[in-house]
Amino acid sequence: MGRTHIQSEILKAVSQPTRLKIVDLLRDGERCVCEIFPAINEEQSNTSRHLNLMVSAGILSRRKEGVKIFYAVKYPEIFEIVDLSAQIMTQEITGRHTMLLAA
Amino acid sequence: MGRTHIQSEILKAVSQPTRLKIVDLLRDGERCVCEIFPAINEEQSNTSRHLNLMVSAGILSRRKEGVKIFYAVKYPEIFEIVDLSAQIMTQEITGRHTMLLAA
DNA sequence: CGTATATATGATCAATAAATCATATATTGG
DNA sequence: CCAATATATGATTTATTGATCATATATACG
Repeated sequence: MGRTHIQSEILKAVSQPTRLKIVDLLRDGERCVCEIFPAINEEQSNTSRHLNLMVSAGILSRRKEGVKIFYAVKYPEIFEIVDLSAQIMTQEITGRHTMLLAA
Repeated sequence: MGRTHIQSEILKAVSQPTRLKIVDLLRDGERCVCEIFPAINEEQSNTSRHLNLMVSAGILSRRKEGVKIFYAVKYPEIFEIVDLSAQIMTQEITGRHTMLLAA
């Protein structure tokens, strides 16, 4: 495994619809699974797996408090990545780039 | 398909080892397939598919010049995303975050 | 201690993605 | 027009991913 594989793992961990929703939800701080899965309308089981995947990729932290487990985004850079992808999406949709090419 | 699906498609398009290598190669401008696939040590066929995938996702442009086809990264934000993931990787490897937690 | 609540995980299935080989298509130069 | 070069694509195989159901584990509370 090289440098690109680790980078790939980090990026893949954010690049999935359900996980993007989770990350968005975690923008204003940590949340427990019991709050997350109803908020994003996914199964508890499935949500748990996605959370674990992101912890394994190193982008989420987990904190135990009684019976609840709280997850949080470890690096602010994750939010920046999501924001940048949103910017690209907007530019693609408004057709800014294609317009320039057609002009 | 919602907002997250488009964002997911854009991010997934960068989040794969071979494609990360291609994007890195395109940092200093457009390249044709014949330059790309030997540089990243992949099959022509496979490289072509990855390039097409990124064009479909909207992050690469293609320009035809004679028999050659040149590809380029359409949005500088793509490089920023890759750079941010590299920063996260570095922090993870140097254990900056885990150290703080253990302290 | 037994019950309720929160979370994780094994097993399974379906869907998606990646790689490969062979071949098709297109463009240029002789 | 033919050969060479560049790129794309169909068909196939293998690997990875995501979802689901049932169940296990762990903690707290009455």
